[in-house]
Amino acid sequence: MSISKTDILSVAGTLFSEQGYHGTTMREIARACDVKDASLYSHIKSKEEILWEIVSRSAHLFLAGARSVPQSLAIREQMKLLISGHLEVIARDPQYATVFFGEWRVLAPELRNEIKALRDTYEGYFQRVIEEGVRQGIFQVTNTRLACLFVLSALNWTYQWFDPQGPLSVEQLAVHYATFIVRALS
Amino acid sequence: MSISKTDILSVAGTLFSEQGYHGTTMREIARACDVKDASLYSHIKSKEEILWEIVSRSAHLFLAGARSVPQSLAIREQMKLLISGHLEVIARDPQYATVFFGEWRVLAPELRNEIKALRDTYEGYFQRVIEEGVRQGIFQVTNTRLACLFVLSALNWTYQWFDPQGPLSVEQLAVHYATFIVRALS
DNA sequence: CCTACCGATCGGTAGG
DNA sequence: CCTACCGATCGGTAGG
Repeated sequence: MSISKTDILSVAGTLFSEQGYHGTTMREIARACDVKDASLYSHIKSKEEILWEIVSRSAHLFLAGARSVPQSLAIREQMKLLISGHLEVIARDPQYATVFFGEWRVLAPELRNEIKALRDTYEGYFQRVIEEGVRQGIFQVTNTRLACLFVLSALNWTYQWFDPQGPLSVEQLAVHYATFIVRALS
Repeated sequence: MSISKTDILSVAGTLFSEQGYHGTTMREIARACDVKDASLYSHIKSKEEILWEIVSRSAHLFLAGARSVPQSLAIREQMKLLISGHLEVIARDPQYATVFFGEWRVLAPELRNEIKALRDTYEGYFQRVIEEGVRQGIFQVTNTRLACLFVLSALNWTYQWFDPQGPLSVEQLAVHYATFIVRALS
């Protein structure tokens, strides 16, 4: 039986999310893939490459969600779509989201900076919607940067407790979150 | 020159917060304490004990903050004090808060469960204030558990970005956060 | 994808 | 608090 790079990322994502990057060994990943540890290296060149693939893919998923929000929509609708998009990325692959939020700092400086840049771009989408909302008188916020961090804080931490298999669906979660956040900003 | 257990916790807290528990070695901690690595073991019995001390102390600081809120106050005031108390614990020792939020899962099952119990007790304070607020008609929330998680999410993630040395003081942050949260629940 | 292997480093101990 | 040391394990490579 043969494995693929995707298999390795999936298995490693689960282990990293449970034990952390440094708390997981290549031997554990290999065992969970049902191959010998040396065999992993025909698919990836290092342990860090696995982390990089997981983290950068997550970052791009978040960005793709934000980019897909039509700027033609009303501000409140744009905010709702940013919120549901964010929560859906987390809910679709909670293990990857956990690795993304919890382990991206482990990356070497250069790679870490690439992730930071993606994150800053992503935050810009939230920031601009909030600023435009203030301009239109829809939101009442004195410090838009702080409001943006408040919103993203409430969203990011969900990876710690939200269970897509639980009684509450992502869609329901998104509706509740949108209500809270739109109220908080109004 | 002699070191104390407190010195070790402080140094380890900084290193753990920067590199993670598994990403930090006893040799690094010893070096930063300016002693040989074997010398650490006359103050602590294992690496995990260091983590336990940091994490459990943090947990108790959060709890102490919540317990100090007088139940005689108006609900809105109780919520504001819970918020400022939480943010002050994070701001007073950001490294410890980072280790607390980021590394408590690394603890052995029994210790981890002790931390979980403290966290559940802590969350109960927020939950009860929200429920009482709904009962009094001050808050309009259909799912109090979710509202509680929303509030704690917004609060917890602040350890990732708030810098007590920055332009915004903890007190100012707390005022903004209280405004957002009270609005979100109303 | 496997067998065999390696230098480096890990957390921790003995004994003073 | 130090010197000296240890078994175990780490990420990774050679060569097939």
